[in-house]
Amino acid sequence: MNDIKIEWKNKLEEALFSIAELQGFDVNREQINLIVEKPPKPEMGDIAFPLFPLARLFKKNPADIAGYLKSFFEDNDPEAAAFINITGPYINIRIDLSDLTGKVIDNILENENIFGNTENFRGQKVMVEFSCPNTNKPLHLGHLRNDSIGMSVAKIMAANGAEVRKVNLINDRGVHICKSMLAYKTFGEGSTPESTGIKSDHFVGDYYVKFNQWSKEDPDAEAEARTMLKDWENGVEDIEDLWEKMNGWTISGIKETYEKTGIAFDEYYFESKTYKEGRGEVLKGFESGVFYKEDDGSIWAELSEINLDKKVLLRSDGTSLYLTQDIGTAIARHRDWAFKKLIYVVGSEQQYHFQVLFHILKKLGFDWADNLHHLSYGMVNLPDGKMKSREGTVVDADDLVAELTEIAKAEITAKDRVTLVDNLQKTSESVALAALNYYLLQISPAKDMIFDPSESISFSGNTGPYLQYMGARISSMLRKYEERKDDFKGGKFKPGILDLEQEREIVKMISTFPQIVADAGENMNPSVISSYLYDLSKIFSRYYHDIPILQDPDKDIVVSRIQLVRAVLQVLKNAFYLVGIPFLERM
RNA sequence: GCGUCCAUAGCUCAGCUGGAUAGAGCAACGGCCUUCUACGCCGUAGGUCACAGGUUCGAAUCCUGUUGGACGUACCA
Repeated sequence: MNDIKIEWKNKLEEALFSIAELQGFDVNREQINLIVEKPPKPEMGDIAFPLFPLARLFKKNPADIAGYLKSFFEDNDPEAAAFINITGPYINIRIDLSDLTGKVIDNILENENIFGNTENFRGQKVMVEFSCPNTNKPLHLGHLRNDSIGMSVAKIMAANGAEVRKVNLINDRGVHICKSMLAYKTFGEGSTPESTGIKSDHFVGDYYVKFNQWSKEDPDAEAEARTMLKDWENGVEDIEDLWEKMNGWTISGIKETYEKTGIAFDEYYFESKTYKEGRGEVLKGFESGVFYKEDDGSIWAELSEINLDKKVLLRSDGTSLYLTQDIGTAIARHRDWAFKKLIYVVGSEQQYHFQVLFHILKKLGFDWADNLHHLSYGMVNLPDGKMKSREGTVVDADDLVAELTEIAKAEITAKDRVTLVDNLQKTSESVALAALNYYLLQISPAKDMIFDPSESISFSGNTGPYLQYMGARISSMLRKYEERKDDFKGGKFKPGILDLEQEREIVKMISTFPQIVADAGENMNPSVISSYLYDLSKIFSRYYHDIPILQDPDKDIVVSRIQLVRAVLQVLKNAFYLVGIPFLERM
């Protein structure tokens, strides 16, 4: 498709140049550069070239130029002229798709699940950091958005040829961790997740909420938490033990949630092990004069050159900060695995942090600092305001998935498809995941989103389950085709007969999938894939509805359409994978 | 104050590297199941693309300003 566009672009430009010469205009070949567009309606053609920019060059109105061009082709290349349609100032080309149709379908069916992959980031090491939960509470909807984006971006980069490493930095130290520990110590009375039957991360999270209730009534609570932090850092043994235990509970609970939502990492880092990193680098930077020291001994970075305030890197007592750690971990990671690009999937509230981090790494002389990228995404809000885990007004990840699963179950049961799907629980979970991931990835990462628990995630219309449903209907059709295979014996795949307007649209659409993958990769934006999926399903749904494929008396037509349908299914599957929609044969 | 991001239909969102009448879904209303899965398909209605300038043959899209909102901003993570 792309080749054909360029071919036509050149052909038209050459013709325009000849016309200019004939008419005695002083025009260079280089000045003639057409813009390639897509006509707004398929029946107008497949490729459009607006002629407005040439108006000045030719001192003619664009519609007249179009007229010249048409007659030029009629005189010199009547074969080509047959493809040209003039609509006012536009030249529209309706291409012969029969050649493309065969090639595209063969290409898709041969390459199967690697169709769409590109070489754009071939061999490049790309590290993606995402999720990064605290170990004082379970995951909530905000994490789910982070996880969806991170997972999808990692897959998209890999599909573009990159060697990807997904990393998770567990935030397992700090006062907030002490808060749930302290509340447990005070109110827990030795209960455990096992003894109470509560999922282990929720068990810990409940004490975090409890702490915040407690600290509202008792102002000493906060001070006690700080004391605990100090004791912990000084290695007081029973605190260490308590931390080991509770931290383990949270992490195993969170890992269960990852498992359920299809999230996985190549490597876990733990802040409790990395928090000292960076100190040495900062001191080195101070010695070489990149940073400076205040009278109280704290070390600072001057940032006025990028129009920001100065920033502290080591406290006056010599301890490190969040930023210091991040400097250290970035350097350590590059040393261990020399990435070409490091993508941090982190909320937009940390925009400033990353701006500073990247700048400081550059100042320290690391040339790879130019390839660090903060993939910032907006907050998830509820209709009545923000989610606050301290107050317990969050949409819990496990609860949400469970609720969606129940809705899916009810739906399948109501539609009388329980026997069809053979595993009700598993199928329902897949539908829930599709709904969730598609919902989260449809929205451009940069935007804040409002989540209305009662109506945000629906299963009909522009949703994940709609896409899955399309896949299931296609699968069903293909099963029927196999069952009745003898009826179609002797039918031949003839791409040329797939010339319905709808078929032309579908072929064009599936042929562009690699460009979509490339686009999503360049912009690190999964929503490119989700919109594509919806567009493709929408076109195909209509085709499916209008054309009863297996009913056609002509065997060649049936066989050819089935090939097209197979190709569409393959593209759907490949795109599903990139945005975390499980493919279902039956639903 | 400064910095970053955002503003499109009643609601939730696409479209933004400039091009032909601004698109979906939900909600509302009306059609379509003896035919490959109706979680579907078709149609009706719904818009000052926040506002004002500018650039351009052409602006939702680029630039400037204004308004409104979110987030951040010197020893939390």
